[in-house]
Amino acid sequence: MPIALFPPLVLQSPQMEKVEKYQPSKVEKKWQKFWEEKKLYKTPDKSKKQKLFVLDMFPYPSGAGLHIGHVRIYTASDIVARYFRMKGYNVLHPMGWDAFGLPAENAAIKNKVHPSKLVPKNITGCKQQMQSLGFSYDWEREFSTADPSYYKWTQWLFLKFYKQGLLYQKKVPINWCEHCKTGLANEEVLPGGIHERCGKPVVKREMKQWLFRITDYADRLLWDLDGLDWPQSIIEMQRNWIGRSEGTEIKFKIQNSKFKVDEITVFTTRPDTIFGVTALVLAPEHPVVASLLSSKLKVQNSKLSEVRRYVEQSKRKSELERTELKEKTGVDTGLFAINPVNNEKIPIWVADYVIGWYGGGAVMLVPAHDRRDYAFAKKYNLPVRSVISPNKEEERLPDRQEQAFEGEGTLIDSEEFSGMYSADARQRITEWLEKKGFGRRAVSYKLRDWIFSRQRYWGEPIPLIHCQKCGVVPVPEEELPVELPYVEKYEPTGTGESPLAAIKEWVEVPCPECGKGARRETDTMPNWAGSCWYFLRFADPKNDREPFSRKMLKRFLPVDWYLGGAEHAVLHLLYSRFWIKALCDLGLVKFKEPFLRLRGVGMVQGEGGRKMSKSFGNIVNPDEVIEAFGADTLRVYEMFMGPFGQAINWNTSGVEGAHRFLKKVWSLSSGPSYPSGTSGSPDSSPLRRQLHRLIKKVGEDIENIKFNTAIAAMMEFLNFVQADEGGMSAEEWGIFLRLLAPFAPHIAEELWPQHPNSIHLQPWPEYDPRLLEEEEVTIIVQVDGKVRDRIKVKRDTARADLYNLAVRRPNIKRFLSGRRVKEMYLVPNRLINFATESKT
RNA sequence: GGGCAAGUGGCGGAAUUGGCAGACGCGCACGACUCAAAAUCGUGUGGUGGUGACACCAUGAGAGUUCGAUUCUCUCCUUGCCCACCA
Repeated sequence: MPIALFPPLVLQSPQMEKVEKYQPSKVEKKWQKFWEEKKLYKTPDKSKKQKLFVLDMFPYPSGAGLHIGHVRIYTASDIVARYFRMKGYNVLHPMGWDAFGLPAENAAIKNKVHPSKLVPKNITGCKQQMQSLGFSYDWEREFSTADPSYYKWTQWLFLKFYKQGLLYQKKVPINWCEHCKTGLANEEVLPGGIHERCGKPVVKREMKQWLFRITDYADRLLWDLDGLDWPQSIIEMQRNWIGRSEGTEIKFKIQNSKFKVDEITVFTTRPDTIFGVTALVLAPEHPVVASLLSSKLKVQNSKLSEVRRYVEQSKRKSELERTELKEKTGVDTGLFAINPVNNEKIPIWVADYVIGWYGGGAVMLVPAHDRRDYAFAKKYNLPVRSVISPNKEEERLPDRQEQAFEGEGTLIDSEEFSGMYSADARQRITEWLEKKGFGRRAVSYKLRDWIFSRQRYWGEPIPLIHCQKCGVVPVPEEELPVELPYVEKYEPTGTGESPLAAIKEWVEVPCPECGKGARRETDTMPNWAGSCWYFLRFADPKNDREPFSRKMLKRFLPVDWYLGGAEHAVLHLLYSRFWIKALCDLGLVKFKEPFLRLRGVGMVQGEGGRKMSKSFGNIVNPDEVIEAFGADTLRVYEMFMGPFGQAINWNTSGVEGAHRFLKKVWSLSSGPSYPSGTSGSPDSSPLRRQLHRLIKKVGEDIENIKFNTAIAAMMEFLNFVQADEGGMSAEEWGIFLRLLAPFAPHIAEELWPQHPNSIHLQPWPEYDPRLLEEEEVTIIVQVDGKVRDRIKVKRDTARADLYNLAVRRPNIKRFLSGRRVKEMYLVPNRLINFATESKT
């Protein structure tokens, strides 16, 4: 540890020194240049210090520049990075650009500028803004996901996953955005069937797509959430999205089946209600429905045309229409199934309230114990059979049941299982089914495989080749990257193929295996691909032999602090976790979770709590705030306005308040209260004690992401200094400046007296635990829990002395008169409380 | 319907192994400086009563535990976010 020396300063008398006004614009530019020239924030690859990886969710380089909300995140992480750097850590704090994907491409189309020209321009703009805010990034590690030297490795990793069998191509009904003319992942569709990027409706379209087997990792993605220091809400969202539920799969034989498939498997969490089944209901997408309709066998069934009409109708419905309809509809197929527990013949229906992809796309209808089934049964006059009694005894519900009973209870009319309680019956019935070969314990997930193909131009080309003879052949490693070719017409086609498909000379290549004519895969990857592993690349950004070396990963990964918006709760944060787990299985990384500690930022809304948007005209531009008040003010303001995780409303007079604070700091550096006490205050002066408490408070608050109270404490300290007669010594002033440095790096640097040694390379001040408490304390005196007086005493005054002091105080006497003190409670150095028994 | 988070002055917010409710900031009022304004500095600022010392009320509502509850427990209300015909 370098020793911070505080040589006696050569002081100018206040009269001689012309007090210069605080001019952030002058001060800030000067130091930004200085930091850049000195490469102050460069992270050495090799260091004896302990590593700490502090990362922001990297932004898409927008033409509009940084939003004031970005500034909030980046300031927070910058404070953390600067603090730990001063604490002696080798901090990795990089920045890069999530440049591929829809937002960039849509902006390019709108502005009629090719994305390959627009993106670099926007990056320059955003980077300039970041630099004008004084963020301490190591810019030598910067890259964009659209750099061929980066996406070469994204493709390389894709091929690793492909060879591992984690990717497959399948014709599936997918979410198709008609506005963006591309397929989407389920995670990209908002409630109500809206595309999360453009806000336009999504329709179903059957297409051949590449899918990632993320569902193979469902359990691990779920269980490993337990070990993470993440906001509870985000953990819950991921749990919810994975949607694991345990239940039983039950096979129902189809009576006299003439199809290949002769049974229907349903998934249920309530096998205890199986004696209440009065029908099976299939989703319109269910294979048995398809078999029935395409069957050339003469099915003696007059209802066939009705089924066909119904299935076609529901195909035409959008996701929205299908989920929003209150009224359930369905149609009887005329087929029958056999309930394995009692051999009862039950009708098979088709209804689109049953979801095709979940739990096998078939449910057993138990109208008495499921409200949806109940509604359906009532509408189509299917029988309602009650088999669970809410009471302990086997008591029948009233015959004319008004609604489904969905709770647990005692089984009735369930043959040998009657009298059992639901939980017990579930187990016994499942065991019985298993023994007879009709079922088994099963787990069902809401999570579906990740659709990875996009029919858009601006993304990583999928490095695969389709050969008539050899099938799908990976592009050989030495031919990577498969560069995205330049085309004039990059707009989405809407044909279901990306614009790349039109570039004949690019698409047609010899097969790497047989050499005959073959075609490149023309779909591109989603923008999530690049962001799934960018944090690994920061450890080793210039490596041209591999995506990252094991050595460098070991030095910097995993990410210790990850800061960003909660809008990525199930997108980026789930996908990245999946990639890391898959890479771990491939032996490429040695850890199972990428982000150990995550903190989500709250939104910055417009004045009055309205969302900032162009249409309200209430967007705050960071550049304008910096121009008017300086970057330090903007930083302090955004950190001071409220807890980091909570939404805040922009407030211009609040910005002025933050500015006033910095002006006060500025004036103190030359004002009368400094440096009159150059000889140093006595070790135990009140100011010194106050300062040591501040050191503790600010450090702890930064580590707990409580920047608002850290700043409040600094303001409080300045108020104390102003009221204090002694003034600060040069040493004390130096300590204060170092506490301020992570928050307002420019002004702290400017006022720091020991240049050219930057304040940001100084050690973080340490506090003396002995100075944390005052020698004199104020004791609260309570009677029956109500404050009646305060007495000032020396620390650790004995109980008896306190008692004697307290009972002599007039107000206490008053409240104790006529009452008997039952007990006296003492909290050392804080309070005493007399509990009385009043005479009644 | 399910899950999560929250509810404190005029406003943003502070206070947690249960111990001074309202730190800090904004706003407002008054004062100083000024011809004046801005800036700056000082004083005050939850409500009610009182000249005052003080007292009573007050952390969404109601109950409970406790010497003592913004903090713990229960019931209810409200708001925000996420998920939702998930069998």
